[in-house]
Amino acid sequence: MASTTSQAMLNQQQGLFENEEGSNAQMGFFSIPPNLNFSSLGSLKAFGSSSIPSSTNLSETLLPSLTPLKHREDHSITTSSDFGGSQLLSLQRSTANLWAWGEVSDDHECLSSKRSNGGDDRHHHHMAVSAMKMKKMKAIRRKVREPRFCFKTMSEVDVLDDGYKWRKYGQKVVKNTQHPRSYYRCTMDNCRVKKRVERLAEDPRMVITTYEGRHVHSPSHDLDQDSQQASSHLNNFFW
DNA sequence: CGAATTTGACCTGCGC
DNA sequence: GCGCAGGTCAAATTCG
Repeated sequence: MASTTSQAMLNQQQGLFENEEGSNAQMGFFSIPPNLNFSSLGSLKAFGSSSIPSSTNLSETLLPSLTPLKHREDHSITTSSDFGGSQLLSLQRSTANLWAWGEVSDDHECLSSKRSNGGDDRHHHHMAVSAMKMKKMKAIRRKVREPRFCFKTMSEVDVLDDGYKWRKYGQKVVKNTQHPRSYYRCTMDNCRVKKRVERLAEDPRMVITTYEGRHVHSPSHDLDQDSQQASSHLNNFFW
């Protein structure tokens, strides 16, 4: 059962994202082809809700910013063969390594095994969106959420270098998962962006990264120029 | 020695 | 109202 769910997740190429007005706003809808790359993702914001051409090429300038931290040190990247997969490659040279989707409901995580779900109905997520939204609309919103965006990557390391500096402030074991979820905050003053990092229960090779909020500054300056440029592309994609 | 991480306690929201 | 689970805090510990 777990494997079917996992497969459903891996095959999923559609998602919803929250637009810039935050949780009160309507959700845009997009579809992401399997060989999507970040250069096209960068234009997602401009497109709004539209499909992304499937014949896109790898962005060499952006990907270094997503290289796992420990891999950046010696530039030696483990390929997907370590995982026995042929489609999903390392981050530095990845092709179909990223999916992106947004929060689809005000109070539910894009990929959390919240409450009694146990993760079993995750692949029914989008079908449940309408019902969930209707349910939530009945409730009074208690607080305004920061815009959020999450994506998953196949990576051996949990923390991907996105160009910003993060400080870990918590870790929690989530129910029905064997891997803890880590909580990070941007170290920059006045920047309240947070991110969560967890591994997919059905496929521990997949790292789920959820960003919440917007950076009020540029990526960290200790990056080389290419990485900075790449990070700004990534930033454009998110916000 | 300062910064970053760890980790148990505490807080909050939600379902029953 | 209670219990559960996720999220955050902050003191202790580790690291560079």
